[in-house]
Amino acid sequence: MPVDRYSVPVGNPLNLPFDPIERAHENWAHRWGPSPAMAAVTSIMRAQQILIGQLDATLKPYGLTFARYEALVLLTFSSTGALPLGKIGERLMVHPTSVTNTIDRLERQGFVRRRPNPSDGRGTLAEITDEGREVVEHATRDLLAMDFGLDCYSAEELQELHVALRKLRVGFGDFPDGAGSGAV
Amino acid sequence: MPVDRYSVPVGNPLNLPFDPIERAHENWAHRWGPSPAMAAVTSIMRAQQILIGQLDATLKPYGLTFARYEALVLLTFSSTGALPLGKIGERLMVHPTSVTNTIDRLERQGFVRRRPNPSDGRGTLAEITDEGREVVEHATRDLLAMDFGLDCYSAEELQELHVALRKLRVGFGDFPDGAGSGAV
DNA sequence: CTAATTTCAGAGAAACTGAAATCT
DNA sequence: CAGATTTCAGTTCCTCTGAAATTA
Repeated sequence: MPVDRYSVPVGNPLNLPFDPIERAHENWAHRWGPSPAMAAVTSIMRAQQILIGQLDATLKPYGLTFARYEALVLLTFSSTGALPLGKIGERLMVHPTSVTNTIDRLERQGFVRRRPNPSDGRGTLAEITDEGREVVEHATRDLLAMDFGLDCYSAEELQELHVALRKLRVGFGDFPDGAGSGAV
Repeated sequence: MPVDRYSVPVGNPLNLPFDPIERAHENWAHRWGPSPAMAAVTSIMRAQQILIGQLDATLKPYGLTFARYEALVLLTFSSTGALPLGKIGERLMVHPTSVTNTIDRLERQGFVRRRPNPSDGRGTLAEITDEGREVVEHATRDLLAMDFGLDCYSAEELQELHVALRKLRVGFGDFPDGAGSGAV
């Protein structure tokens, strides 16, 4: 009985008898020469695809996506439970219009409410509600239980991955090398 | 003169004085305890975001996205320059309706044409055109020149990344462990 | 005045669901 | 007939552009 890969091909395992990325790289090497970068970039793409699928599936019962979950978590980290939308976009590395969109949805869901920023008349604060705090706690428990989709790795391996990818972010210019997390 | 991060915040460097992922993880650890998985997953998300931005920007002059480029490359690997749409979806790990969409666009661009599958009346072949072959060559040169956005890594580091992420794909069930690229 | 903050309208890309047509 | 291949219509999500309103 063949697995129906096509009903959920991206969100579900491929179940191929061979590694499609390895195969692609062999063909690639045959034509343009070996390119570890090509192999690595394809691996990262697929890894992200797998992870976002797992995370969103875990969060679906709560009506959340990983992006919206991250926004809620960020708000719980704030001492007042509220942040200007611009700050949210900066921390979550998303476009201002995406923040507006994300907060729109969270507001409709009752997990967040908008308030004018008292210290800047131009701005708007997103403030997490009690319902928002509650859903974060539940969702977090579930995410921790599935280890964010990374349960096949040891803590050391995860740390190595994190360190390895930091180099990419520094190289791209996200933040200066050697920067701790402390703001200037 | 402050950098206008907000005009292109995702496709461009963040230019923060601190590492936002490190910061998020510190806050996280404070509340729920350290989670290397949470740090790693966020790193992978941002890495993918950076890379896809770089790749798509490189391919933009050719009217291609990385997804469409990958489809074209796959077709050049085929001895006849043609493949059934289903096979394309399988190899590129994308949804059948996404394949239809991708081939639609490539066809409109003149890089691909549809033909009925002679060996299966149900199916359709996507066949790369001469224009398609040409654009692949040019685009590939440009991608190799920018090292797929991974020029900050050595060949060994890229290999390590690739190997490290293969474990995730095997764990998810993309293909059996130890599988070479040879089809069964 | 310039610059920052947010929103809005509209576009593009990809993923998905569910259903249909066609053929094996 | 059941099953496979592809397409279509429609939804969601995220990203981005360009413009506008508001205020610092």
